[in-house]
Amino acid sequence: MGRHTCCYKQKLRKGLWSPEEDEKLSKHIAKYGHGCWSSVPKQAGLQRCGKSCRLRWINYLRPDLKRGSFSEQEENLIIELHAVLGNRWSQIAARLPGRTDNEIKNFWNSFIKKMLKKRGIDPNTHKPLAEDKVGEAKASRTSEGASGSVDLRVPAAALASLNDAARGPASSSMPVFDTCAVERKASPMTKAIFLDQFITSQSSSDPVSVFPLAQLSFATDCSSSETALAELSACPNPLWLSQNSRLLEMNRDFHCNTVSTCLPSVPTTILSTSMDNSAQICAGIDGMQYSDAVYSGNSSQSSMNSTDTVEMQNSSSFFHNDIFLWPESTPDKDDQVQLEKEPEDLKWSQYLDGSFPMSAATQSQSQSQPLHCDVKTESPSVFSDLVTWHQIQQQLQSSDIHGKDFQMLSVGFGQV
DNA sequence: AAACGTCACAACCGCGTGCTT
DNA sequence: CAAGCACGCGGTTGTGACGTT
Repeated sequence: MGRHTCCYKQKLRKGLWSPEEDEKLSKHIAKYGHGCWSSVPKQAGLQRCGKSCRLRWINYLRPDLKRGSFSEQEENLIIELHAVLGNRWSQIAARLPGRTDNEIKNFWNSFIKKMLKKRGIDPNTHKPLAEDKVGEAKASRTSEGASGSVDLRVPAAALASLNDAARGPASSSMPVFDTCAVERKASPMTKAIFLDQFITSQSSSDPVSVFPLAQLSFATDCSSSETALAELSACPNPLWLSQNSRLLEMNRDFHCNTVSTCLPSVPTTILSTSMDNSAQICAGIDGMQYSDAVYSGNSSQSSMNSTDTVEMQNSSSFFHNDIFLWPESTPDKDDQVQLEKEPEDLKWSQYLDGSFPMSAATQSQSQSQPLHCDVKTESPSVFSDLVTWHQIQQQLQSSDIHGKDFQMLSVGFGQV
């Protein structure tokens, strides 16, 4: 299933496009639009498959394409976005007007090769080219962080780009992403990561400020984690995430050798805060700081089952797995129905572009405004009464974060 | 000048997913 | 509900330009 029919067809031209073919395709699309790509080659008089026509148009003929090499700004942005998004080239390309995913992908591949070679790493084997190079690389890494950790901070430019995309012009004063410092307490042998404090704010009326909701700190082993574990034990619903993203039940699955992230039960007032605040979940991996999801909500009502557990996701997952979608806060039957109707795997781009679909109720409430409008402080928000722990739990458990969405966290654990 | 290697870029391929029937 | 179709995405390959030996 899914195989493009044209893939089976013979006698179609392949390889480089001639200027004549380009002209035919350009004229046809300029006149009629592409419509159904499979019908384009026939209508345009081309001996190509629709897929090939689409690629040619998107990657080369589109009039809004930028030509030429990447600017330094673009290069930096790509690098930084790649740190956030991984190999999601289309998502990265969406942040670079006039650039295609293919172009960026090619650039990255060549860039990565250069970088690896520059650092004495064989781009094919990913092993050091020579021992002396290894020493250099180690020294380089050590110099990057006080404790030899890998710098996983989400660069400011990437954050700015994501912020811009998420907030839009209408609410430019509302920070959507931010970093939070993570106190490093652990050796590289960190086995448990836990939340050691929550800082909540219900009173801030400053829409600009982002207050940290949680701060992760680390323990090197069980014995040194006593304080943390004591805190965890005080939490009714400690939540653990194994390195492979498997949901762990604290009392059953936790082992000191499991690199886990703990998210103690969160007071519902944290999960649903007033729209004048933006709540931020900060999570740090191995002493690094990186940005995590930010969401906003209203604290007027919420509930949480004491037995609920939730996977703590990496920032992208937590951000783009529907947290913004829940229109109601009370997990009653109606909400169940509502939740079931909601799309579950919305794409990054939809969030970043503020174009993700909302429920009918939400849409009516927000008058179909995009995300950046929704987070405006002066308007009734889509996030009002939006989030409950129960809903988070349902959504997250129903979401598949075992794949690419887990990439950032995996990176955080250091080339898992 | 020819052979070879490297690089950048264009294009292809296979797969996943959503929509339609 | 299953099958087929179309599209989009990411990985891979092909190709031409350029540099080096």
